[in-house]
Amino acid sequence: MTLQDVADAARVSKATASLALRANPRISEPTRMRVLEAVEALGYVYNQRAASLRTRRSYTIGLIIKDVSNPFNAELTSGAESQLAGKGYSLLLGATDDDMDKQSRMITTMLEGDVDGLILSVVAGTAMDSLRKWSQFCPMVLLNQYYEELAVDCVGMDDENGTERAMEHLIQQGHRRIAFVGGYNSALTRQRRLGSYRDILRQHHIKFDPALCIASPVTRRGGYDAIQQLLNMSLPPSGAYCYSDVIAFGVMLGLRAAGMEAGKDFAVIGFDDVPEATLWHPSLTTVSADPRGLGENAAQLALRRISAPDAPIRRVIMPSHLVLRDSTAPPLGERLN
Amino acid sequence: MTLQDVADAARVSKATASLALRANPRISEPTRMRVLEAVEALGYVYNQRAASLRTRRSYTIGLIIKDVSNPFNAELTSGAESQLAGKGYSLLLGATDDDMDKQSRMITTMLEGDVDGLILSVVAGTAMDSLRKWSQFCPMVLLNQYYEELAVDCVGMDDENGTERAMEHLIQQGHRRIAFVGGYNSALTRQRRLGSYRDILRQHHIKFDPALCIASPVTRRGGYDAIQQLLNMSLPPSGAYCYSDVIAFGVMLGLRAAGMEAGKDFAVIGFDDVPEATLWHPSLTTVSADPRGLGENAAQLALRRISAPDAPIRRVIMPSHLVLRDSTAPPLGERLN
DNA sequence: AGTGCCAAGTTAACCGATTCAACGGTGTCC
DNA sequence: GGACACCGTTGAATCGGTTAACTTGGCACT
Repeated sequence: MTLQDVADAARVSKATASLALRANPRISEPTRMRVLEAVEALGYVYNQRAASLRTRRSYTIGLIIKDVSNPFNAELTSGAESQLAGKGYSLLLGATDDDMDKQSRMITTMLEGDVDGLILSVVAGTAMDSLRKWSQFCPMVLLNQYYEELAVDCVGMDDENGTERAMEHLIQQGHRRIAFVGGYNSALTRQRRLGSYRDILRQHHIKFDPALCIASPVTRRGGYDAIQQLLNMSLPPSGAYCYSDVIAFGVMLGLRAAGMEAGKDFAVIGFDDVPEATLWHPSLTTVSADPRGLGENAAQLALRRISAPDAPIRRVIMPSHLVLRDSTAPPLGERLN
Repeated sequence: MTLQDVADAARVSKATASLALRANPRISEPTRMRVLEAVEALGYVYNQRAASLRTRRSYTIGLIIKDVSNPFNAELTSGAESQLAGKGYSLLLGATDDDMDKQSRMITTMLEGDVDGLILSVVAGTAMDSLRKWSQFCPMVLLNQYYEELAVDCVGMDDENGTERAMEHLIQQGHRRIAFVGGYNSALTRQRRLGSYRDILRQHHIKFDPALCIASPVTRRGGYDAIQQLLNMSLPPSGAYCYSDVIAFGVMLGLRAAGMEAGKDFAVIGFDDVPEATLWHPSLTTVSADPRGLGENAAQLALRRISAPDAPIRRVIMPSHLVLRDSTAPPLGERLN
């Protein structure tokens, strides 16, 4: 079934059929109806790929994240998808598992698939040159990553402000030994948060203790294992600022496995504010970063650059703020006073 | 940059360049090298879409699920993706949010995008005619759904056996009032599990109480709300068989919010065995259904049908078994004896 | 020398849409 | 009545690859 068949059935030319389908005003209403009826009768399915050859528009955007199972990414994906679907675009999804080779292969596949744009959560340690190269082939939006030297749009969250709010809260509650849990330091995002973490400690004249910084995979399991390690220290922390909600959930589970309870025996703060955060018991105090909004913004930036390739570079920083819930409390010692 | 440019640079014809890129033995090694060098020098990117016009292969498979944020689906997606990527296919992902219109639009988009196959987790209440129509346009694999009248491959889990194991376990522990929590009954999967649930009750001469069956969205929130409702009954249940792990997590959170603890004051069993299930405290007793394997199988079935359109229909039922962990315990009254 | 064959490459049609220049027909205006 | 604008439609080129069929030169064998 091709457009030619439809045209034949409607007794018009292929060109007319094409214009009719796209409601071009130059085609008269009766003719258009004939074409539409033929489409219906034949069960014709439009071939977007064939069209894209000519129009140079594939109406497909690639989204490359590290891990589908992190609810943060699930939300982000869902946000991007909803924006794109509304504009007639579809999403080609890829997960890299934070593996550089996989990322390379995936991007190549997507470029070959002729995506109109690429939204990319860069795997840590990716060479700037690779990014520059890829960004030449199609509009690219970077997630949570920002390179001064690279002229691409990006959208991220306000790591500094979020970290500041979270740490101030813990310190105000009286915590002095505060762990920084989760993520790998090759991620720029983590470097920024860790940097702010150290800044705040310094401002409050608290000595930075590297033993309190635990790197881990960004999974519940990662947080679970990290807190075990922390609790086994001779001088364990009384609270933890976690790299992400997923980590925080793991920490809370780990605490419980050790017979402790977040918000009672230990303070836990996350980052992201995924929907699940309100549901936990205790509910999770966390830095709200609106993952959905992040996805929406990324999609919009991509669409904007597709329609206006020469628009000025935009770097969107989503505001972040602390959402106080029940997983934080003053340290035990403090409360005994 | 097109293949023509590459051919010009390598001083061969377009055809030769095409063949060389695909390592056709009719092209001599020196010539092939010239072409490869030209590709490198020009930064040529292969255009899969253009090729697919002729080859009638897009090397793209559509996966349509209801909800990205359910870890079951995340695992399933990841399983499918890994199978496909290995064979040079990429995944076009869509989420329907269990909305029929969205499902329709999404499938249309995918068919227009000329996917080679479709893996579909059908939205409840979808008309058989629609499915039949869609399945005419490209190979289709149904997830957890099975229609006698429809000649399509499908892959599901053994709902009956899983339910049986779970219920037998609860009954053996002494539970008599066992809730069935979560999901909407329009889903075939739920109907099957609910059917088995009733069968087992009957076999054990336990009266079926419809008030103990709570329908809900398949989210943590769904389980959370449902258990509240159950605990407020005049004669509340002592245990719950949950439609999925996500529901079970919600139930456990709801229990805790009510000052109760799964595995102590209440028995909870889930279905799926997502990675998170081992991590919870108490860890979740659940019917293991290998979501990754489900995704892998679905992808394999799709690929198989693409390469052998006339192969006999296959309906794969993944075995399920009960994984005993800590969220189940005899009812309180029982233990007092 | 003539024949057959092979290896290596080229030509041109083709996939299914879009798009632009051109076309015939009709109505308008001077 | 002829020039002109306008309208709806169409033929043909085009997008970037693939592939069947054909060409060409070289070598071997008789």
